Amino acid sequence: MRLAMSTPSKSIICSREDDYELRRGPWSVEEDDLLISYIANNGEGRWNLLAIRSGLRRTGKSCRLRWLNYLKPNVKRGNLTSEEQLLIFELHSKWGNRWSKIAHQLPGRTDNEIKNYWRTRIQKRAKYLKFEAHRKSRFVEFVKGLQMTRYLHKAQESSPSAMSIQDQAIPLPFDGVTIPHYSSFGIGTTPTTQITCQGGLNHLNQQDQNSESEHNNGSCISSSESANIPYMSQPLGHTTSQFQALDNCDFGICSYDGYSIDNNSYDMDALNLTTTMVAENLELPVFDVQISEPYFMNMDELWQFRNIQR
DNA sequence: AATTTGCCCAACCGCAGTACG
DNA sequence: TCGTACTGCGGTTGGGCAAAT
Repeated sequence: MRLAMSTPSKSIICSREDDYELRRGPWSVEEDDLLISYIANNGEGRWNLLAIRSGLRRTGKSCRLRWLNYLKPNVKRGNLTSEEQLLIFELHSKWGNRWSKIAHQLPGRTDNEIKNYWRTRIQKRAKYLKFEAHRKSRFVEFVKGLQMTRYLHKAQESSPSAMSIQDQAIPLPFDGVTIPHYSSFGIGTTPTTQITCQGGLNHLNQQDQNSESEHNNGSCISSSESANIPYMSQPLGHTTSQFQALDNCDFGICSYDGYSIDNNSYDMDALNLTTTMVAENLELPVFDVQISEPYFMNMDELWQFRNIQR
């Protein structure tokens, strides 16, 4: 039997009690043809019934998956366009791992394809981005500091009653680091809050307690993902034009990228990647946007932080 | 040239929600 | 109302393949 995909030569046959052998593994061309012709004559749906009546020795589930992800006429094959990639990125920052929901915004693309794309390209890219500490640019530091500031600010806003956070400690893997906290997300503002890491603990010295509280948008960090957050080593007061360029760029993801609106997902991979993409858009050297792992706070720690805020 | 490593992606699995008798 | 079947979703696995060693 010819195989439809590039070729795992073996397929698994599962025997059932009634002597009905259920096939698993890669689909053959014959099976594809059978499924296509059956659906052409009878339509989609009732997958279990379809599996039985079509003569395919597959589960209904398997038939459905094969049809939706591969055989359906409008399924697009091939690489994702840059527009699609950006859209995926943006939607993921909004919705998190809602692959099906995201896929609905990309005609012809399947949730499986998008999921695979995200896992292989985006996560790995974000994970392995590295920062050359001696070559970092002010721009990148600014962007990353801004992201951190936004995150902390949002966390603060999301839990106004818990804003005695100066009493709460967040373990960080590095000591003696001070992160300026800007009182607004505007341009060129001066730091009003500092997050100082001492003795492995991160204390928020809250000076600006007057910010208005907003409803909790559900910031959260997926504890299962391996993204990290960078620190900002110094105040960056002369980055106005760069930031304007950042906000004026065409990526909707720039201004509040990575911050989940509705599904409890703050995606730090997205944060890192966004920075990369922005820098690329501005034609900055790639090495300038790479991140140093030793300065990372991992996702478990961020998760802990998020829970503290709640 | 042979072996190892890592990437990519189709397919599978488990679970939750929904429909239906 | 309950139980069962069906459907859809997100996570995971495993094999092919190309690049690296």
